[in-house]
Amino acid sequence: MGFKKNRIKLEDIANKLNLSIATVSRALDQNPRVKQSTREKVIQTANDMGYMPNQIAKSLSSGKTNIIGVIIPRYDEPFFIEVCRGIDHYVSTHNYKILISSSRNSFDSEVENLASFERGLVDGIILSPTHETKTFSHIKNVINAGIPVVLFDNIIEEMHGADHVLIDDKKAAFSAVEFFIKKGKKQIAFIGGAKEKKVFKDRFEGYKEALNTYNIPMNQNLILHCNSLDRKSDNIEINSFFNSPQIKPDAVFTCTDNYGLLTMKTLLKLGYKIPEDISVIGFGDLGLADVFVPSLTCVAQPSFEMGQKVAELLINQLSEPENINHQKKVITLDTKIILRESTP
Amino acid sequence: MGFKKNRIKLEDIANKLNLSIATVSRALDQNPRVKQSTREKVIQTANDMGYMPNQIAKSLSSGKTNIIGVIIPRYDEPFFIEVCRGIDHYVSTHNYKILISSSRNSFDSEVENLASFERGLVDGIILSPTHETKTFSHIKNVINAGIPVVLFDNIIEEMHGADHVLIDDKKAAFSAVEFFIKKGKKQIAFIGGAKEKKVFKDRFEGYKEALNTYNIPMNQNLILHCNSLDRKSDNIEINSFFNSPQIKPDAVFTCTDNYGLLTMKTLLKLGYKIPEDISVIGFGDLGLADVFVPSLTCVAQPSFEMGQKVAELLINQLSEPENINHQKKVITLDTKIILRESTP
DNA sequence: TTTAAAAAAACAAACGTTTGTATTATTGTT
DNA sequence: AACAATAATACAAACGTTTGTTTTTTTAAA
Repeated sequence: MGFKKNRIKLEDIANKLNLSIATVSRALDQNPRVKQSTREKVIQTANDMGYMPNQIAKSLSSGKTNIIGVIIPRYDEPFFIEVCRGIDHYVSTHNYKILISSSRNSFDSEVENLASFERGLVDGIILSPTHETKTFSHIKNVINAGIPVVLFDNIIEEMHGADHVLIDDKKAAFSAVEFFIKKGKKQIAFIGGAKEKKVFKDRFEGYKEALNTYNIPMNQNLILHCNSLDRKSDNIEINSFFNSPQIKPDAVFTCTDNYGLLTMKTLLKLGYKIPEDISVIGFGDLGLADVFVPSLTCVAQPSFEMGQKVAELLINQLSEPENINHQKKVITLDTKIILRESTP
Repeated sequence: MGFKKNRIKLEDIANKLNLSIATVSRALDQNPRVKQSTREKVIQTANDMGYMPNQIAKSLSSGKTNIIGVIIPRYDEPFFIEVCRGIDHYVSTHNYKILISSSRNSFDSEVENLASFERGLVDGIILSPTHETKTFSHIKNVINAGIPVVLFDNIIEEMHGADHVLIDDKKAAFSAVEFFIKKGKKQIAFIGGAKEKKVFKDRFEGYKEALNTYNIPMNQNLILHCNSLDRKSDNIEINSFFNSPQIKPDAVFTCTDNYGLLTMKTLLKLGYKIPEDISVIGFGDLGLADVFVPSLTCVAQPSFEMGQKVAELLINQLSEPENINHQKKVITLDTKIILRESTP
C-alpha cells in the first residue's frame, strides 16, 4: 500500500486522547457503546489528524473486501463495457467496487484470473466465459470454495450449475428472420461468428428454425460464419462473401452490429440501395448503429440491464446467510427489434 | 473475503508437516533458507491440500496490494477504454492488476474515488480528471500521502505538479486545419465540445492559429461548441448548425470521431457529396471511423500507447526507493493524420 | 456511605501473512 | 570426541483493524 510510514492509525488517535484502540475504533463506527462526548472528541481528532482507515486491515479483520471481481473476454467490445457499466451502477449503491479483468478470449487466462480472484481479494465474481471455455470445473471449484459466482453471456449447458443471466438468442434471431419473412423476403442471408461460440450457434439455430417454420429452403451460399479475429479480417470475409457470384440475397441477418455495419458498407460499395434492394438487421444495438447512413435496424440486447441483473444476483448471494443451500437462479432478458432505415 | 472458514492456511500445512509457519511460508516462496527436500514436501502438501494464499493478509504484511487504481470520467467512451487496455497490458507484465472506477464526469465523485483509493487498497493511482476539475489540491493530498499518481488527458496548468501523459492538442488541431488549407479550403468549420474542457479549448486554439497563420479570416458562423450531453443532443445541435442558412463550409474539422460521424451523417442527409463538396476530419480514430461510408479521415490519438506510457510512469514511481525526491515527468505523444475517404 | 446496576472504557485475541532474530540440528575439522 | 561453523528450522513481533470479554468508572438506590 503506497503510503508513507507516518500514516495516522487508530493507535495514534488513541494515544493522543488517552483512549484504547478499541474505543477509538468503535467511536468512529458510531457504536453506541462509546459515550457521545468521547465519540465526538474522537471524530474531531481523527479529522484533525487526517486519519484514513486502512482498508486492507479492515478486510483482513472483517473477512470482507467489498470488491466484486469481473472477468470479461475482452475490453474492446461495447457489449461487455456496457454490462460492466450496469454492474458498476448496481453494486456501487451497495458499497461495492468492481475489479475488471480481461481473459483476452483465452481459457487459460480465464482460469488464471479466477485463481487470482480466489486468493481472497474479492467477495464475489462475475464471469463471462470465453468461447474456448467448454468445461465448468474451474468455476465449480471457486463456488465450492465458498465464493459466489454469477455468469452472463455465452453460457453452455455445463454451466447451468451457476446463477446466470442471458437472453434467448435463438428466439431473438428467430424473430428477426421472421420479420424479414413477413416483409416478403425470400433470400435471407446469415452472417455469424465462430460457430463454436454459443451465442452464434444459438442465433444460427433461430435463423434455421424461422426458415423451416415458414417453409423457406435453406441455401448454404447465403450463410457466412466469420472467424472474427478483428474488424479488418471480418471486413475481408464479408467483402468476398458478397462479391461471390452465387449470392443474391434480399435481406441479411447479422449476428452483431459490427457485422451489420460492415455488411452495409460492403453493399453500399457494390451499389446496392438499402433498404430498397436489400435489408439488413444487426444484433446488439450498441455503438453507432444509429449514426450510420442508413441507420441500422437491430435486435437490441439489454446490456446495461444485464449488468444490473447479474450484479443483483451476486449481491443477493452475498447477503444470504452462509449455511442456507443456495437455490440456483437464471434470468432470461427480453430482446426487441429497433426499427431503423436499413429495413423497410 | 467470500470463502468458507475451512480454507487452508499456512498453519494447516505447518501442522500437518510438523513445521513452523515461517518455514512453510519461506518454502512456498522458494526461499533458499529452507532445505530442498523440505521445500518440495511443503509445495507438494500445499497442492494436495488445495492451499490458496490469502492476498489480503499478504498485502497487510507486505504493505503492497499490487493493485493500480484507475479513475476515468466515463466508461462509454472508447478512448478511455483503449487507454485502460494499454494500462492493463503494461501493468499485467509487472504483476499488477487494475481497479477501474468511473467519476461519471463529476468532480465530487472524482474526489470520492480518490479518497476511497487512499484507504490503502491501491499501490498507485492513474487519473483522468473530469472537465469539472479545476483544482489540484485533492490530487496533491494523495501524492503527499505517499501514493504515486499519474494523470492523462485533460490536464490543466495547475496539475503540472504530477507526472502526466498527453498529446499536443493544439498542434494536432493546427495540422488538421493546415491540411485543409493546403488543399485549398477557405471556409473551414470547427465543431468542438464544451469550451471548459481543456482538450476542446486547445483544439480550438490550434484551429484559430492555423487560420491566423495562413491569413484566413475567422467566421463565427462556422464555429460550433456542442454541449455534448449525449449522442442524441450532439446530433440535434450538429443538425441545426448545418441547416442554418449562413453556413457554407467547404471543410469541417471536428474535435471527436463522434462529431465527425454525426457531421457526415447530417451532410449526407442534406445531399452533400463527401469529399467532393465538403471534407471532414475527425479526432481520435477509435470506433467506427473506418467503417462509415465514406470512411472518416482522422487525427489519430495513440490511446493504447498512452495507456502504456501512463502505466510505465506509474510503475517507475512504484519501483523508486521511497526517499529519493521524485523528478516530475511529462510525456507528450505524437498524433498523426490517417487519410481516408472523407478528405480529398 | 455502601452497594448493586449500568455505562464506559480497556484488554486481548483474532484475521493470515512476512521477516528479523534466536535456537536447534547437522556437518566437517582436529 | 569435542568444537566450531554453518545449515535448517522455530520463535515472535509486526501489519492495522474488529470484536468478545473483562475491568473500571459512574450513576442511582438503599
